[in-house]
Amino acid sequence: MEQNVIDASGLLAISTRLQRLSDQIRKDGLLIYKAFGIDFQPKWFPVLYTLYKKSTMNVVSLSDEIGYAHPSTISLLKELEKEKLIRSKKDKADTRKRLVELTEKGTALLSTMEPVWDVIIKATAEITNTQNNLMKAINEVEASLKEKSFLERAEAYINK
Amino acid sequence: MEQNVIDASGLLAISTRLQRLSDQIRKDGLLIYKAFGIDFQPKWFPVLYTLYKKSTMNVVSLSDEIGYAHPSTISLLKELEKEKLIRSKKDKADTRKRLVELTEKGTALLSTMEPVWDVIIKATAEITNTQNNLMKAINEVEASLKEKSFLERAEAYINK
DNA sequence: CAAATATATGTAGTTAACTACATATATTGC
DNA sequence: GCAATATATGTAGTTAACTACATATATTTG
Repeated sequence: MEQNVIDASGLLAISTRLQRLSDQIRKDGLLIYKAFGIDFQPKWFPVLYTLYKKSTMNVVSLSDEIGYAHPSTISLLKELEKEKLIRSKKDKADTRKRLVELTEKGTALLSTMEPVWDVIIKATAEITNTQNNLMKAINEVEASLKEKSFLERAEAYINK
Repeated sequence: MEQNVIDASGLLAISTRLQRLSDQIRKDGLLIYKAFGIDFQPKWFPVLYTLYKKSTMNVVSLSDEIGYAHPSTISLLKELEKEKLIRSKKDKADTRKRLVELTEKGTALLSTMEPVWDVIIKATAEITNTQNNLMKAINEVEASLKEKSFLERAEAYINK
């Protein structure tokens, strides 16, 4: 979206540009893994990474952790199970729960990915450590939204 | 996504948080229009706003302007045509082109929306003018990506 | 000036998220 | 301790973007 749109409709414009930036970064991430000869689907990453760190989780906790609705997680888990990267078992203490974990194949994949993360972190830092640091800016905006929502702020202007 | 995920996988984490922030902002935008008694679908905004500013455009230029693939634009245009908010005619100079414009109803809708933009801009400024200004950060990151891509930067670390 | 290429629009099918609903098990509180 | 409520998982269907392909018209080039 071009400059004049941004000016007059800041809200949507920010949203659109954030989205685009996010897409760009995601695509580049995939390319980096490819450059290392690691072929995997980026959409798997949040689940795999979380299981790598936490060993075992049930579906809802995993969904909360990665920030997806649980049906999305379930469908990712189905794929990952087909790929034999994860497996699941019943929680004996609470039989409603399905505990998910990486298989040996899954752990092995994540081990080959681990060295790439350092490169990614460095390149990310390089790009985002500009005068107005993007990560900090996001943190600050999230904090200011938590303090007082967009709608509340807008309403303050309306009632004037 | 939580802190430990962010630390180790900065790239995806930023992407996810940008996406979430973007969603949040979009949803709030809808609520503000609702507070003004204007009922419309936010996904229509980019097309309507662009046509409001530029009067008449063909499908591909419009798509480029709003940053969507053209089939997405076409499907939005279909909806908007059904709502009688836009109409289209053939370009006489180049009959391949379909020129799209707002109807009177469309122009009227955008006129009622215009006063809201000011409120949105002010509230957006309030939220994003923190120590690390989000808009400026986005601009800077976009500029630094343009100068040297993520992949190139990452490759510099790989070849060491 | 006709053949090859490029551009504009449109259709079909895919994808990856979502919400709403259904069911099973656990927990809470009268 | 059982009825009501809450939680965990799963399924079905929707949505809004996408890519790949098809066709029509314009433009370029040998």
